[in-house]
This record gives sequence, C-alpha cells and structure tokens, in this order.
Amino acid sequence: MGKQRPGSPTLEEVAARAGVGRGTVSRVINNAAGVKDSTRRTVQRAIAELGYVPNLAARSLAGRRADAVALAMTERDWRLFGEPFFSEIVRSVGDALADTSVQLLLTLVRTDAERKRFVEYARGGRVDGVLLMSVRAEDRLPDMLAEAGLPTVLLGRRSGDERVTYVDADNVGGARDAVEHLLRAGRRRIAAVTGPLDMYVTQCRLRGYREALAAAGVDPLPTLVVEGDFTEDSGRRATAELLERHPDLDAVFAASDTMAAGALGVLRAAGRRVPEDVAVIGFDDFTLARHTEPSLTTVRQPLEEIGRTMVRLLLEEFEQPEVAWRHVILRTRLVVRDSA
Amino acid sequence: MGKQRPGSPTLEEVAARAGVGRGTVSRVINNAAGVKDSTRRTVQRAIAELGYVPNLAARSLAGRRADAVALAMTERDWRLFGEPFFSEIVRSVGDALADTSVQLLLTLVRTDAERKRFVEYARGGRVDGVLLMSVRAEDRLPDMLAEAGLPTVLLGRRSGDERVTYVDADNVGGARDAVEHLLRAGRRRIAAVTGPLDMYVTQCRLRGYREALAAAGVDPLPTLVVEGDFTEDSGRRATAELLERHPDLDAVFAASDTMAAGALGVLRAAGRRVPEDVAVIGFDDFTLARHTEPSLTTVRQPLEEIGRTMVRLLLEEFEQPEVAWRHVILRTRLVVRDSA
DNA sequence: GTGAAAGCGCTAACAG
DNA sequence: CTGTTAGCGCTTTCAC
Repeated sequence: MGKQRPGSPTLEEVAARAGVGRGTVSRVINNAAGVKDSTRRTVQRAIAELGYVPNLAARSLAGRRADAVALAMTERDWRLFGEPFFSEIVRSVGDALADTSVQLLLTLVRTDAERKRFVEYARGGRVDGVLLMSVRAEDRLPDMLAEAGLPTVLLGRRSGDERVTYVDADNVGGARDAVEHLLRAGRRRIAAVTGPLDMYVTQCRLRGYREALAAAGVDPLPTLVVEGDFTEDSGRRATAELLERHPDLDAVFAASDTMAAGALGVLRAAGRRVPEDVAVIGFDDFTLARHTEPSLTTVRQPLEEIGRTMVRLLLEEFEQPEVAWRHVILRTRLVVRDSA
Repeated sequence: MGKQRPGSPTLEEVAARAGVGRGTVSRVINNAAGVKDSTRRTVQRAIAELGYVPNLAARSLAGRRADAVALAMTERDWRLFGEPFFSEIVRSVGDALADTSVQLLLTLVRTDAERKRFVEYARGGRVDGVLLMSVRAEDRLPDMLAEAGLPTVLLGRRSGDERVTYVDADNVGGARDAVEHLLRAGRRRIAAVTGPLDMYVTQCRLRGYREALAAAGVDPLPTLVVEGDFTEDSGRRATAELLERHPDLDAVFAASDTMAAGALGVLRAAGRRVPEDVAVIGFDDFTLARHTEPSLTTVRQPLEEIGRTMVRLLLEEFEQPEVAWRHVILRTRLVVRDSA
C-alpha cells in the first residue's frame, strides 16, 4: 500500500551527501536559527538534488505537532453539506489557516462507523486539534475529543452550559431583533420556521422569537411554529403547512436564510405579495443576500468572523492548555432591506 | 502543541499490564490471526482499562499504511465548492469508503501556498493516495503526486492523452446526444453555454455540440457559444448575452445543469416560454432533477458511479503498482422530460 | 502461540 | 555553530 515511496531519500542520506550531521539537516528543513549560511546552502542543494521530502510520520512521532487540524462535519444528513453556510465556514477557516503550515483536513462524520474511525484518527495524533460544525445536543463527540486532551472548538454550543470551547452567534438577541422588526412594521400574525428542535441554536432562535412576541403582548400561537431542518426544501414544506393552518399570517420569521428562500418561493406561488402582503425575515445572510430581491430583511451572522475566531481559539488552546474552555459570542446585525 | 496527550498509554504499557509481549498486543489490535483466544481477551481487557489508542504516527512510521486518502479540490474559485456536483462526489466517495478503515480527508488546494503544503503533506506519507477533482489543463499537481509514487486518481482528464489514472464520463457522446435531441425536435438556432474553455471537459462537450450540428448540416455560428464557469450565475449572464445577440434562438444547450438552471431563469424572465418557444437541455442532473419543472431534458452523468469508480481505481493502484495508469469512461444517459 | 530485538526517519538535548 | 546520541511507539522478523 501507499506509504512513502520505498527508497525515498531520508534525512540521513541528505546529511551524508552534504557532509554534515543529521541535526544540521533537521535545523535547515525546520528553518531553525543557528546554522551558518554557507552550510545551510550546502544542505539545501543536497535536498534539492535528492528530491528529499521529510517523512511526516517520523516527524510527528519524534514529538511535536502533526501540523494538521480537522474540520469535521457531524451531519447524518448529507444534504446540508452543499448549503452555503458550510461552504462559507470552510472557506473562512481555510483562509484563516492559509498563511500557516497547518494543513486543513475536512472530514465527514455521518455514521457510527465513521465516528469511531474519526475518533481513532484524531486521538491517534494525526491532527493537533479539531473544529466541529453543527453538533447535535446529544452528541458526545466533543467530550470524547476534549477528554482525550485534544484541543477542540465547536461552532455553536450544544446547551446552555457547554463545557467545551465554542464560538457562537447571539441567536436569542438576533431572533428577537428580527421579530421586533416585524412587529414594528405592524405585523402581528408572525409565523416561525425553525431548525431541528433538538439543536440548541434552534431553541435560542425560538426563544428570541417568543421573547419579542411576549414583549409586544402578542399571543404566541403554537400552531404558528413549524420545524424545519435548515434546508430550502424544508422551508418550502413548513411554509406550505403554515399557509394551510393560518391563511391570515402576515409575516414569516425563518431561522435560516436558506429556509427563508424556500418560504419566499411558496408564498409567491400561493399568490401572496412580499413584503406588502406578507413579510419574510431570515436569519443568516448568504443565500438571500445574493439571490433575491432587495426587499428582504435579514439578521446577519458573521460567518467569516466565526471561522476566523474558531481558528484563533484553537491556536489559543495549543498555547494555553491550562485553560479548561473558552466561549465567544459574536454579535449579529439586523440588515433592513424593506423596499418601502 | 497538540500531539497525543503526553502520558497517553503506549502499547508497551498495555503489554506490561496484560503480562504479555509487545508483539502480542500488536497482533491483537491489528486483528491478526495466531493469538490464543484467552490471551486475546486478556489483552483487550488491558486495552479497555487503560483506554489505549494506537499512535498512528508510530504505526505509519513502522511501515504499512497511513490508512487515509485525500480528496483534493483544486479550485481557485471557492464558489464551486457549494455546487451539488462536488457535494455529490464527496458523498459518493465517502460512501465507497464507509466500510473500510480508510479515513477520507477533504482538502482545499486554492493558492500556491496551499498547493505546496498539500504536496508536502501527501508526499510526506500522511495519505496512501490522492483523489483529485476538477483539475485544470495546465495543472501539474497530478504529475507531481504520481511521479512521487503516490497512487493518484483524477476525476476527468486534463487532455486527450492523460498519463494519470482517471475516471471520466463520455462527454463528447453525451453532448452530441443532447444536441441531436434538440435537432430532432426541430430546433435549429441552438446556443451553447459552455464551461471554462481551458478545461478538457468543456472542449469535449463543445465538440459534441459541434459534431451534432455538423451532422445535421446546421451552420455553427461562433456567436451562439458563450463561456461560463459552471456556476448558476454564469449561466444567467451567458444566457442574457445570448438573448441579446440572438433574439431568435430557439434552444440552449448548457454544459452543466447548474448553468442550465441559470439559463432557465433568464429565459423565463425575458418572457420566453420553455419549452414551447425555446428548449433547454442541461448536462448532469442534480439541480435540475430536483428543482425545476418536469419539462426539461438532461444528459445524466452518473456521479454516484464516478465516486465509486474513483475509489475502486485507487484501491487497484494500491494493489498493482506496476500498472502505469488506467482510464475508465462512464456512459452518460439522455433523460427526456419534454412535457409534450 | 508468544517474546525479544531491530529498526522505521525524525527531533531534541547535549556535548563539543 | 555543528555532530552525536537517545529515544518517539509501533510493526515485524526471528527464535523459542
């Protein structure tokens, strides 16, 4: 099987060729200080001539780092992978790591078998740390990794008292802002299309929705809340159901902009005018920001910053292993685009 | 930095605890035959009690495999990552590897720095092989990997005489089928929205388009061909330009279904009736198959099978390193959904 | 069947 | 500044 090509030159051969000791070669390839310039040159020539490439397994074993971190998607439902939310996170994490020597490894953790394999991979020392996206409340993976001493950073938290480092947006406040905006516009029959109810992020956004209604003295009808799964399709289904239950609804708050896009389609197809007749507000801003009319309001979650912060926290975990965990909440922003 | 938790139990400690030699423990964790059942049990208990996890760096170093393969996206333009094409490929490759002990590692190779880092990673022996998606004609990455002795499989080829193992669809034949279908329906003014012209896949689909026109004796107007980049947005732009140049066009052949979706939107917005007034045919079948009306025809590229085949070829490379390269072309299928 | 010993290729600590 | 020396933790002969 494919280990490094047998007969691939080793550090020792480079040393022999350059007429120096192994330590010196090691210093050169690691850009360590304290090597005479001429020696360094000699070694570099030998490296080039031999086409030497360091064996990373040996390097890892000899101590030090794996020089790699994993960004794991723990999603049974693979459809989500294509969602802009994830590609944006991946992009921003990649950007944050671009100028380092750390290789970013995306992994899928869908089934139990994949989970087991990934844990062995990570605990086996092939990565220095792990970033986790979209973790469900009951998922023990973060704890398994963190307890094994692996620096671990979550995107979002699993519950109110998360004991693993995470970055999250102010979901309660963002959702409240959104619904208050609708209320200020005179809407009263406000529906909510939520994410999966077993995710803490969903619970937070739903809470924000309810808090806003309560503060305005609006009765919170349970039938105005429908669960989706963050996909556009679920946004469509949920909205269709809402229209059936409440033909008189005059606004929809969607807990993700992808679902908001689905909601929009259904509302239009049903002959409702947006936003005159019915208003839609979406959480997040990738899909809607690009594709739809300028009359839509969104609560923006700073994805770029989330990715960057995850990386920053991971690097901090490397440097300060004595900190048990850290939490960062990013502020959301209401972006009003009512055509009025 | 985050190597395996210092003080993490080693194989030697397990051996001591179980009262056996290191060799025996090694056999047990590798499920090798030739260990008495009772001994095996004893060792497994010791492993469980200590919470032992094998150090993968040591395992790699001691010979054998990395037990991991990389699936690299060499795309400067990150937008493509979210396209269904890629998520489908990733999913199918993941499925094909699901029952193995091989960890799938997705990597982004966008910039030169990332390319360098990835080559060092792969050549450093951290993976047993590499799968590459969407490689441009001038990209030397596949050669660098293959020459280093790394089993490498491409999705698509860079040119007519690719010297690295690949899986590809019959793009010429598929495109010809598509355009012939339009010709049979009586269309004559057939436009083509292509992918980037520096990609071989684009050249093939364009050739199929031209061959079909030539066979039917239709004049191939150069102005009927516009270059896109496989995104929906480029499909929109290209189609808008085509409508301006040729208000009389009566059919559009899009070199990807994502672009076809964009084309559809623009045609509709321009007041053209599809398919009565103008016909659209898309290559590939993910987006269109799901989201649009049943009156659309597509050339289906078997994505699921492509991913599976890539994995199969990679495993064959592991087992038969004496084969220089292998090529597999998968048949496409015309799926007619004209509402007529 | 099982234990002992010899590395895999590199880093890091220590002499010089 | 640079060479030498110990391992890192595992797999793999090779004896027993």
